Amino acid sequence: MNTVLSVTKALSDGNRLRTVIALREMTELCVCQVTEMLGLAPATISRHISVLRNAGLVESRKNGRWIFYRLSDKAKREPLVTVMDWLAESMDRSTEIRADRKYLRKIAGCGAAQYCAARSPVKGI
Amino acid sequence: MNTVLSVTKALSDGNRLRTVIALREMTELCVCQVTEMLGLAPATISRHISVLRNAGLVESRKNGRWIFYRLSDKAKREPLVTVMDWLAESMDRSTEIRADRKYLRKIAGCGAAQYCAARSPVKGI
DNA sequence: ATTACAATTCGTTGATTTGCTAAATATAGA
DNA sequence: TCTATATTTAGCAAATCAACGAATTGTAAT
Repeated sequence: MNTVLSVTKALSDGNRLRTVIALREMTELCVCQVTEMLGLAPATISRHISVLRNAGLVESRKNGRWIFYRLSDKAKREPLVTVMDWLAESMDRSTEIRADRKYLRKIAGCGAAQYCAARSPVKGI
Repeated sequence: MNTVLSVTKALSDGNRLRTVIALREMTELCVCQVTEMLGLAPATISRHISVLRNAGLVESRKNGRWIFYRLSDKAKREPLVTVMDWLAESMDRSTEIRADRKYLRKIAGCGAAQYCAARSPVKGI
């Protein structure tokens, strides 16, 4: 039961829901982008993401100073994908999600790399 | 978003998960049966059930002194049913759920009515 | 080396949640 | 009416959770 519970608990917070939806739509985001989107302290985001990771919902890829997160294979596999679909459909018209979408287009128009690259001159991203 | 959040929050507690699974399998249960199953105070069960009701996951039917709860039409309708299926499948082999199932067969072998009827001589249930 | 930045961990605070008991409400039988 | 039972509500203590700032780690450019 704890496996299921870790997933439902991970999805029982508004900021984590927004993060999951954003990852569904943007494929990949780094912590600083999620931080921007939610407007919370980096430490808070880090904690939220670790909850998602412990539930097996997200995976990470390290590149330079940044860590990029994406929905895990598990999250994209049946039957969990049905839960994600339900989430996405149910929140599609939500005010927060629409705002997030708009904001993300601005800071991650062409994928996560651009935003981070624009902020700091790290090469080879 | 709040609608979705109320559902994920409702499902983010172990005792409420057990209740939902039990309702899925037994069709209908009264508060005292859930109380027996979870081994908690009636007041606690009442609150848990009200969380499920506020999330729109359960509906009630009053009969005599008892209030019978069942999964709501909403919970049994797509796309929410996919979430319920995921829940049920994922927890199918869980120790708690197996124990609950066994216990429920004892106290609700032939539906909720029998158990309550056996405990008290209320007629016409 | 030093500086700058991304991310995490730790410790604290305030809010929420879970559980309880006690009291209130409702219903049915004696 | 009086009593017993089922359920809910209210109020309280303990546990959990979400947020923050400070300190730490890791990486890359200077």
